[in-house]
Amino acid sequence: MKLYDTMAREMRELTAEDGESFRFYCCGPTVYGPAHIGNFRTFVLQDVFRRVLQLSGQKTQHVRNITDVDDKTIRDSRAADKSLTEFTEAWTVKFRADCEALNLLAPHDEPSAVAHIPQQVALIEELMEKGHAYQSEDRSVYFKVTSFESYGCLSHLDQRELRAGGSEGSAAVADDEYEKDAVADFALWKARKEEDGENFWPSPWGEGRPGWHLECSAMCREYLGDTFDLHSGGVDLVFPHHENEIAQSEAASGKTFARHWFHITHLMVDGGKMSKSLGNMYTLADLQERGFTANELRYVLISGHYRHPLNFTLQSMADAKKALLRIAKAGQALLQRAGKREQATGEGDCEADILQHDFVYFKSAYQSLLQDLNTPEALGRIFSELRELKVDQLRAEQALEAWSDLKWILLALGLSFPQVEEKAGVEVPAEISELAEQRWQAKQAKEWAQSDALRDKLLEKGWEVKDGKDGYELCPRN
RNA sequence: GGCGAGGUCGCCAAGUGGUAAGGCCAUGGUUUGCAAAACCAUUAUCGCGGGUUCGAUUCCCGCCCUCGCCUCCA
Repeated sequence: MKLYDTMAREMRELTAEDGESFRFYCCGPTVYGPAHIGNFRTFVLQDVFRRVLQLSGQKTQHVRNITDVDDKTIRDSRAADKSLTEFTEAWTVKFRADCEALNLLAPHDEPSAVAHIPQQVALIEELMEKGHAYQSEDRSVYFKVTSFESYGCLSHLDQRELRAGGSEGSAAVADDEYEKDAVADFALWKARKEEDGENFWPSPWGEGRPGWHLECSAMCREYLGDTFDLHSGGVDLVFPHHENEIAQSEAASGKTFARHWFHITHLMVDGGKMSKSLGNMYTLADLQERGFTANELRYVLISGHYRHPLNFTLQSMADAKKALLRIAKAGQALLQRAGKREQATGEGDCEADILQHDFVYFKSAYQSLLQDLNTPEALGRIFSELRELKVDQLRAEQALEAWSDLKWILLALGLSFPQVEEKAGVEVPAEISELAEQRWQAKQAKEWAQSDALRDKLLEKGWEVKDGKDGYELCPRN
């Protein structure tokens, strides 16, 4: 599998360093509220990435952390008058539920930052010993950026630019300046402050809490060792988060940190940045309230290439619903041709251990995925191939194989078949179903005028009748 | 100012040095008593101006516009 590497700025063939398992780390959510669909773009792409690797025969070890101690979790837990643990656990549970709904494979390890304070303290001690860290007057411990020569190599910023800070010359920068030796230096350990409440831990430098960047470095090391195969996150993490992780980890270990960097570009909403103040920040629950499914969201999130901005709109959710339904119907047609009666259910595969598969049908779609995870091209090729298949000319065993491969390629994308009969949840009033039944009888008797009159009547009452081969269905109009 | 991404059919979105996938919508058709569904078909010369080339949407230069990051946001 080939994937673009942020550090090298080129496509690289992925390999497992140990020849056995492809070990990778994804920066997980900060659990202080519901994750939004932008967060999930990243997690969904990481999930497709893992699926494709596994289908290609590569074992994986997937680690994704939970950030449960930082400014926001502390601030909001105190505002909610809850303990940090109580607060973050509730949001972690919610996050996992969303992940499951979105059919994300559970990571092999999902470490929490709070549970790894000793490892973080140990890492700081090592950095102190090696002269990469210092404690300032405010009792916090900082990483000395000038002590790490290749600082900036991931984001391709040089140190001169880093010193300059933003063009706006923000107040925050000026504020911190006297505490740190250099503006670019970042906190490894934050000294206890009044507003931290009960949330502090002991350390050789006094009570306090770990810096955000440090959490990931320590957990990477704990679960994957000094060097591992790939590190991933949203583009906004390139700088400073990942840059700082590299500095901390490599300064401590003297070894290469991550061998490959995989960053997912941001999701846009209605052409602009998603933000709470604009009211365009959606969560999975928001979309479900509007009648969309997690599966449909997943489709939308993979409908653009991960390195391009993807413009999310509610219209694209509606488009996805239709597109998925078409795939489902095509699947049913294949199944029917194969003479099978298996249901095309919406069963997820969260627990499934994906194994290697050789494609006969939908191979080109699979190849799109092997080539820099081109999910939109893969989707396009699935539709093209479905059209070219000419189902009614297939032999039963061909149809069965095509059906099976269709399931496999959807498994790679993590999509499930939507329920073809999705009206199940709609309550039909007795009056309506009675009218509909009368109409059906009239139609069976070929009393067209009567039948059509009844259909119009139903339409007036807001119900549309759609006839099938040997039955009809009712759906509410809008 | 620095770094980066992008401007492709009404909307969403791939791709390529040789005249542009796919989804949604629309239109026409097959089928159906009529609808629906299904199936088939049709719809773009790729932001603007130069350059390189036999040939560029795809490479180079300039310009315009959008968006992201630049100290803790996936």
